[in-house]
Amino acid sequence: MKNLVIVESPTKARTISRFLGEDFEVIASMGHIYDLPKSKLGVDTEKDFAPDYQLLKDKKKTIDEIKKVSKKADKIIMATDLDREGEAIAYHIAQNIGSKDVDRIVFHEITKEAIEEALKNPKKINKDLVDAQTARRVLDRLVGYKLSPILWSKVRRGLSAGRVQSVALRLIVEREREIEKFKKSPYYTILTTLKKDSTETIFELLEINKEKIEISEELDLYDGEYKFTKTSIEAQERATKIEEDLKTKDFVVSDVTKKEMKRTPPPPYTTSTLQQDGARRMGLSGRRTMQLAQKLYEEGYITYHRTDSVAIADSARNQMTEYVKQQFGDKYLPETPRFYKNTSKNAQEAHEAIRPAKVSVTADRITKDLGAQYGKLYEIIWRRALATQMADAITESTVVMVDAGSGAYTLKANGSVLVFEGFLKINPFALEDKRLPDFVVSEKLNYVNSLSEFHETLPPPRYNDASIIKTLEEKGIGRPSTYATIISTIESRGYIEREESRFKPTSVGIAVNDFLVDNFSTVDDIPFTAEMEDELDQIANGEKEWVPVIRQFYDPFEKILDKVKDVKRVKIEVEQTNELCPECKKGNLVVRTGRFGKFLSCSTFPDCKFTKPLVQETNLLCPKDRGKIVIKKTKRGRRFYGCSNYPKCDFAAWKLEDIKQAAA
DNA sequence: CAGTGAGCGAGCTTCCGCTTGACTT
Repeated sequence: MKNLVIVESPTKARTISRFLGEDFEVIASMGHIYDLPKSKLGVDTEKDFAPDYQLLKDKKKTIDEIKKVSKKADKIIMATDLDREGEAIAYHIAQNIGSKDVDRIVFHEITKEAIEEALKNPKKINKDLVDAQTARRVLDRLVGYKLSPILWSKVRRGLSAGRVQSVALRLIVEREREIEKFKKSPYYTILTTLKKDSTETIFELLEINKEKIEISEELDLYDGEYKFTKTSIEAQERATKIEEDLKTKDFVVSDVTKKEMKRTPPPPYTTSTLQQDGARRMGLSGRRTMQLAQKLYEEGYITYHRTDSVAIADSARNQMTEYVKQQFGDKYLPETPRFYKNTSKNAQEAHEAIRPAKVSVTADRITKDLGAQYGKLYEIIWRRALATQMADAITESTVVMVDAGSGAYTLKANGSVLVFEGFLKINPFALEDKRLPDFVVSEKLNYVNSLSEFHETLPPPRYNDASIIKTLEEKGIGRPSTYATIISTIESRGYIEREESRFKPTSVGIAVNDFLVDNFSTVDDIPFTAEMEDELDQIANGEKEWVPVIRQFYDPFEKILDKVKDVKRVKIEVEQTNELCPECKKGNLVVRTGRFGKFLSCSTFPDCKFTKPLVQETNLLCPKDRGKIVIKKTKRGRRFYGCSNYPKCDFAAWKLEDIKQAAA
């Protein structure tokens, strides 16, 4: 007799199977097996929001196999992830195979010890946690399937809204508005070069008559809490005058402060931070990063790649400590092993952090095995993880203050020298040594020159893959398995466009957002998500029932839905061109967006029905009639190349090489 | 692999979160 163990992923199944041996058969469910029907609401709002869960078509084979094995099995053990989605998967499977008496085990890391320990303390499925998942699913369906049809009738067919995507869109639109209303303001900094013996050092002007010039612009660290304090040197005239005045002063060192600073390694990667660095350091989209990581995971090179945990398994920590000791020596070990705690909201920590499965496997091997891009991604994972078990870096920073003209001006220079590299040995940051001469208090320095530099305050930057994912995670919107798809969704709906890999809302995106904010501000915001998450936790803890929670949301929501039916249709702004319509010669051509992307049409539509495709040209010529080759998209969104003289010429190809070949 | 927008009003679009594999680049 065997025991049947059920998990989500086939890779997890393989690993666990190795640990457990002959008496256990491990089967993967491949994620959820039940879901609401796609073609209708599937929630009975009249009958306590009863969900119409159905077996997913592609799960039929899997569930048949589970059923078959379960009949002969001694015990059925659910070992799905320990969060609410995992609990629901376990519950749905138990329900489907008609087995009430199943064991439930949970573990935080996939190691032999952790699983054996869990097997000793089997529990039952936690219905409260399952209820929390039901509430989450029903809520998302109600919001998505009630709001989207309103957009079809008030804005345009095929559009969508949802608890997560609409908040993401709102962030992007609101950032654009901040940028639009931002007023640049000019300011000047004054740099003075002074000489000690033959060494020159650049000092920055800090105070005038002991009053501080405030310049604080931390745009690189922008996180929605953007702050800017104006400097007192705004006019060029004044800057030039100060610059001149400095020439006549005596310069005396007034203070020298030295401080040792520690720098600790950042925590190991989660899905969110990996995607951020994939974008920042390799220029990858969230989607691409996940594709590469999936392969690394399947090949057994890294731990699970959809996680919000920064925890590291004890065995892995020991392995890394041993590796650091051997490769770099005891000096590079931290005083005590490092443990990391989650800081992000709503972390459910069903898995470990993303780390190499074996620290002894280096990036070279991955590059040989899978290719350079895989090798590079593995390398940043490896470095980040290993660095967590290395010593702090130590720098000595020096601040030197100089007095000019007995209190008229105060100047400052900073220096920093790396004393001990520690973890930076393998996880280097841009950290430049800036060594200052050994200044002594009250020594005199010689004037070399003084220069004022012009600056302008900058608006906050548009979001990119990295910063939007970071923001979403911080606000508790979306899950590791969905960060990449959130962006794909709002992009494929035509709500946002990429401009130099940063997100800019389109006219449709702005229209949809404003419509939702104006009419559904109670759903389309971050406090709603946060409150709902708290309530879901209360359901999971058994403090609340799920149906009243949903009802409390739905009743007022339904009233708003009803009221909005009378709101008038939203007009989307169209982009004008200078081209006169070649057919009626009355209107100009405008850029409209249809089902297949952008196209040009006459502004007098429906009087004139002229249309013309808006296409991106290539520098190739059509092999048939020498027309220009342009880039087009199929109905399914696939890219292909066609002749600009279509429909007169019907030449088309999938690849650029095919055209070159056809030409030759 | 070749069309789009408005409205007429057939039948259709749509959510979030869990997972891989079958497609293609």
